[in-house]
Order: sequence, then structure tokens, then C-alpha cells
Amino acid sequence: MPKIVDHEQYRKELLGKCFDLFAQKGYGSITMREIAQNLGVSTGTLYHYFPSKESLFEHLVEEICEQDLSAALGELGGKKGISEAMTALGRYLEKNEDYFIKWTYIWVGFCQHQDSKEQSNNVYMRANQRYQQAACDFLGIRDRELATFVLSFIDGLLLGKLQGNKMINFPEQCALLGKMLTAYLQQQESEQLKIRN
Amino acid sequence: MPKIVDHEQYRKELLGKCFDLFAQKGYGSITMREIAQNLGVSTGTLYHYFPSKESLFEHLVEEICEQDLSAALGELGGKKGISEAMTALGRYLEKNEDYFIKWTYIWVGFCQHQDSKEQSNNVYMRANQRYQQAACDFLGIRDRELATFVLSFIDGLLLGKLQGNKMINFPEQCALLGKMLTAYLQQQESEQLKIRN
Amino acid sequence: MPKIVDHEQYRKELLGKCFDLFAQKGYGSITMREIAQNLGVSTGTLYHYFPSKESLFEHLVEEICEQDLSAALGELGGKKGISEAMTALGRYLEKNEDYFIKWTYIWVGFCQHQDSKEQSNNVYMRANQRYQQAACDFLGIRDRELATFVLSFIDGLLLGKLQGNKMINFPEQCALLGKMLTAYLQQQESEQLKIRN
Amino acid sequence: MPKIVDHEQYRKELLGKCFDLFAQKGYGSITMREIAQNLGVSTGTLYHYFPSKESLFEHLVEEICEQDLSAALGELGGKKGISEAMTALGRYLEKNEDYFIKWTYIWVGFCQHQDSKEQSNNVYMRANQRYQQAACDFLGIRDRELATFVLSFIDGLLLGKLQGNKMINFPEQCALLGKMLTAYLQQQESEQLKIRN
DNA sequence: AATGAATGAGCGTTCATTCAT
DNA sequence: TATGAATGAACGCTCATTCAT
Repeated sequence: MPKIVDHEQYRKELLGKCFDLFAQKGYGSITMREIAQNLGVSTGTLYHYFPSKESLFEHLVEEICEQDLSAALGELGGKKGISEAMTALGRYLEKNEDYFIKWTYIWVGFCQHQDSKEQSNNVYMRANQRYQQAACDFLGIRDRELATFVLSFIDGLLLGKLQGNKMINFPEQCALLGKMLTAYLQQQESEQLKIRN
Repeated sequence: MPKIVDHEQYRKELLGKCFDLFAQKGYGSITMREIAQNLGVSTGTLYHYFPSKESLFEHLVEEICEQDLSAALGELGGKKGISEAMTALGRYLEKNEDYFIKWTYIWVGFCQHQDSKEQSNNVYMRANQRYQQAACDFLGIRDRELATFVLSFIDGLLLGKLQGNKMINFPEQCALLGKMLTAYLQQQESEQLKIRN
Repeated sequence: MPKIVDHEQYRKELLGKCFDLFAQKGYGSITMREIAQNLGVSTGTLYHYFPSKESLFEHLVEEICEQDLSAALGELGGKKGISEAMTALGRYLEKNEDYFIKWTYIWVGFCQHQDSKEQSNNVYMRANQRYQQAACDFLGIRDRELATFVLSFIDGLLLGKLQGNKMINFPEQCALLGKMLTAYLQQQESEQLKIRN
Repeated sequence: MPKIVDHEQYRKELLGKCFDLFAQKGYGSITMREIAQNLGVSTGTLYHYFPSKESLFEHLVEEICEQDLSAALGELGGKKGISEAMTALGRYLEKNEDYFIKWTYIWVGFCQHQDSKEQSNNVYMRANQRYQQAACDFLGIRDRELATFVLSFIDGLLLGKLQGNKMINFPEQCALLGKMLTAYLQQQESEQLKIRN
């Protein structure tokens, strides 16, 4: 069934091009006409591939949820120590700042949209768990709480940047996180040694 | 003699009641009719107090920008150590979770809206600086970078909660932050001692 | 009953100030707020003196219908020959061009307004008759048809000016009318003489 | 393939049907809903063909500006003497009285509308010149002033009719104009002869 | 008498969506 | 499959009008 493959692939292509638009304007402020125009298709075509604006938006979020992580892991995977990992993370965030900020816009818009439908969507549940696992792997830790801490901090940096806070410097802040993690883990270790002795 | 109304005060009253609406739906998805209905006034009245939807939104953001910090400082001020401060912060966040999540929605929506107008708004510049100062005071530190770190982390926690991440536990995470800060600061101190000797 | 006198007089004062507004914007495009603002009163006051926008407009037309002619007659009355009369008329039109154009705007707007209510208003019937009588007196003629001719021509000049036709020159055109009238009347006379003889 | 529609032609069709509406109510008093309803389309469709009410109005004026003169010339052209021409003109005006009155309403409304935008529109400049040329051709004269005279008079007749002046009789008045023109031209001629001798 | 806050129907316009082609 | 003309409900906003003061 080659036709379905084409159909599916074209959908993904369209979704990819939507990303910026939804990020810049938000679900409620963008129009199907604008989207169609930017994608270079007619509104009819848009509706041929997606039954509604809402559906389009939801597909967009799902699509980028799936892509996002694998790209990051590919680039960041295989670091040895926390310090090295944090340096890499800082650079990575800095390089992809624009993308992540857009990502955050879409993400928040999506949550708002889901909330207003009073649907407990598990799209982000699943995404969050994958992120947490990835964080554990990346840092070589097993403490879920700590992974949550790190992820929250990164989210916070992105939120800050999104808000135009120019004082945030990704490498700097990641380095700081690295130092704090190291200091904290060392302390934990030495405390555990004391207890055992 | 017209009906006696304190124009300014009534404006603020209306703004206060708008908060939830903008948080739940977002700027682009809420309508002036909905707002008017929820405030118990006519659309005409709404436009009597605000020249446009945009203006209403902007006034809302400014209004709550001014309020929320003073409230937080009032409740959190006067803590002695980092550990104690973090316990208080954790409780405070937990208690006001709803409010802060809404705040975050509005904040992000506002940034998106301002970005799309390509206006570098200094409302959040100012707000950010005030937050940073407050963070320094609260933690008894002087390092701006560290203050940014803490604020970002808190933002990140809120963003996580907003996204429905139920693994985030404010007191727990704040306690963790407290420990990390303490460990980090102790290490810094001992390193400085070494250097001096 | 001095109060009623005041009331009536204030009404007329307000009406006088409305003239320009209705002329410039037209009945359908001007708002009661604008009018009130321009008159320096509140909308409430406006409604205290006139029960509705429509009524205000109708009173305005009636009011200026009554004024108009007496002013003109005062200034133009007592000319001897057609030629002299036409020179005076040309100057008079030129001097009051603005006023007459506004007058025409209001007049046309009023007719349109009345037509759409399908009311055969006799306000302008009466006015027209007065104009015709005045024209006869002014020119020293008795022929109603000829008076209609002259009045129509003047109306046409005003309409032309209103349309921005800068080729229209009131004194010139009036002089031309004078010559034509003279030529015509002379011919008529000589023809009548022939017939009698 | 979309529905096959000749965009330009359909626009003109819609414009043609608008004529009466704008004439009867005036620009400021007619609504887009009314127009759409009368044209038998939806408001959306109206806006598909015209970007705004203002644009619709302006296109209407331009459209009928182009049409009406050619129609008149077609029917009136090729008359020999002034007297004959005037008889034809009188009949023509009488026959198309309704149309011309509506035309006048629209014309005046358009001028008012343009004035209020403080734009010196050259639509009527051009139209006026064409009318003048047509008048010269029609009457076999070269004197521009005289052409202006005739056109103004016709405008005035229309204005009079528009105002409900039932005393105006087009053929009668045109005949009168014919006589006056003839008398005037004869006199001019004889005067010139005298001067030469 | 005079004010201007309040109303809600209605304005010009836009929107997501449909459907004939 | 793809188009864009068509729809009409709903948008942001304005209006004539009312009425408590």
C-alpha cells in the first residue's frame, strides 16, 4: 500500500512546516488560511489531510514529541562525567535555543488547550517519563527525584529565555548545575560512608 | 451627576476577575463576550474601561506583575537559613500551585503575544530583575548567577506542574534544592579556604 | 414662561452647531457621541433636548430651512436689473460657497433619509415654493417655469462645486445666466410684439 | 479544481445589484448584511469579492461612472440642432429619471465620503471632464463655459427632482434651455457681426 | 438640568469548515 | 487529489439610547 505511505509522509511534512507558525502565534491566534498559505497549499488540501484545526494541532504535538528526544540523545549520548555532560548540554541548549523556545510555546499552548477541554491527556505523561529516563541515562544516576530536578531546571532556563531574560546563559548555568550536582553527590556519598562505618 | 464610580478601582476589580479566564483559555482563544459574561457586565461596559482586548490583556499582566511579588515577600520574608527558606518556599509553592500555574500560562501567552508584535516589552525585564533581587534577599546570597539558577528551577517546577507532571513534589524538590545549594556553598567555601592557605 | 424660551433657544443653539457635522459626515456616519462632544455637552444632555438622532436631524433641517432664505434676501434684495442682480448673486454664492455646499449635503441626505422612510415630507415642498417666490421677486419676473429654471441652475452649480468641479466659477456662470436670460426675454418680447402687430 | 467563476465578471454583477441599495440608504446607513441579503449571497462571499465596504462603494462608483456616459451618448448622439437635441435630452431625462436620481444620491454620498477622508479623489475630476466634452459634442459648441452651464443646469434639475420638486418637468425645462441657448447664441453672433463691421 | 456609566443589538469583518468542480 | 468559492456563526468593537445619580 504505497499510497498510504505517501499520504502519511505528506502529513508529516505538513506538520513539520506548521511548527513555527503555532509557536509564533499560538493555537487560538493562527488561522487555517494562514497555515495553508505558509505551507503553500489550499485550505481544502489542509482539510484533506487533517479533519480540523484541533486535530492538526494535536498531531503536531504528537509528532514533535516523538522526534525531539531521539535527536537530542544522538547528539548528547556517550558522555563520561557529569561535568562533561553538562558542558555538552549547555552547548546543545545554546545551539538549539530557538527551537526549544518554540517547543515550549507549543507545549504550553497545548496544555492550555487540553485543560480547557478538561481532558487528562497522557501525551505528556508519556513524554515526561521518556525524558526522565533519558536524563537518568545521560547523567548516570538512578535517583528519579534528581532527574526531575535536572529536567525542571532545564525547563526553567528555557522559560526564562522565552521570557526574554537575557541574563540566562546556558553554558554558564549548566556548568553551575554540574558543580552543584557534583558537590551534592559527593556529600551524599561521604554521608553514606559515615553511616556504614 | 453621573453614577458614582471610582473608575480606576473598578478597572482593577475587573482585571482581577479576568485572571482565571486568560489563564484557562489564552489570549487568542478567549472572547470579549465570554469575559464580559464572566465578569457580569456587558461588552459595552468592558469597552468603557478598556479600549481593546489587547489593552485589557496588557493591563492584566501589569497589574498582576505588581501584586504577586509583594504577596510572596510578605509571606516568605525573614527566614534564617537556606534549609528553612527552602522548606517555606516548598510549602508556599504547593499552597499556591494553582495560582502560579495560571500565572505561568498568562506569562507565556503574553510573551507570545508580544513577540508576534515584535515589540521588546520591558514589562518582564523589570519583573525579572525584581525577582532576582528578591531571590538574593531571600537566600542571603549575592551571586546573581545563583539567583538566576534558583529562579529558573522554580519556573521549571511550575512548568512541569503545568504540564501535568505529577512526579513533581514542591516541598521535596525544594528540599533537594536546599541540600544542593548548601553542599555547593560549603564546597565553594572550603575551596576558597584552600586557596588562601 | 421664561424657562420654555430658554429651552427653545438652547435647542436652536445646539442645532446651529450641528450643521457642520451632519454636512461633513452625513446622517448615517455621524454618531451621537461625536455630536455631543463637538457641542461640548454630554450625550445625556443631547437626549434631554432631542428625543432621538432622527429627531435631531429633522429639527436641524427645519431650522436651517427657515433661516436660510431671509439671510439671502436681506443681502440680495433691491437690485434693479437682471444683470445687476446676477452679479450680486454670483458674488453671494462665491462668498458663501462653503455654507451652500454643506447645505446641499444636508439637504440631499435628508431627502434620502425621508425617502427610505417612504414619507412624502412636505418640508421641502414648502421650502421650494418659498424659493420660487423669492426668485420671481428677485428677478422681477412672473414666469414660474423661468424661476424653476434659475433655481435649478443655481442648485446645479452648487452640486458641481460639491463634486469638486473647479471649472465652475460662480460670478462667471451667473453672468452667463444673466446674458441668457436677457437675450431670451428680449426675444420673447420682440416675438410678442410681432404677434400683436 | 475549484468552482469555476469568472471573478472579475461576478464582481461587476454584484456591483450592478448594489446600485439601488447605496442610492436608497446611503453609504453610512446601509449594512453589509443588507447588501449581501439583497444580492442573494452571504457576507463571506461579499468579502471574498471586495475587501471592505469602502472598497465596494468605491468600485461601485467607478463602475457606473464608466457605464452611464456611453449609454447616454449611444441614445442621444447624432442630433442636428440645439432645439432637437434639447427635446431628445428632455425625453431622455424623463425616461431615466429614477436612474439619474439614484445616481445623484450615490454621487453626493461618494463626495461626502471622500471629503471626510480628506482625499482629493480624481474619479470625479475625470468624469466631469468627460461630461463636459460630451456636452460640447452634443450641442455642437466649443465654449467650455457654456458646456458647464448646461451640465450644471441638468444637475440642478436632477437635484430638484430628487428633492421632490414636482414642478420640474424635464421636457419643458429642456425646451426652455434650448430656447435660451438659441437666443443667446443668436445674440452673440449678431454682436460679433456688429463688431466686425 | 446635566452627567456619563451601562446596555445589548448590531456593525464591519473574519473564521473554520464544506463542497462543487 | 486538490482547489478556492461559498457559508454563516461568531469575532472585536461601536452605537443609539437609558437611567441612576
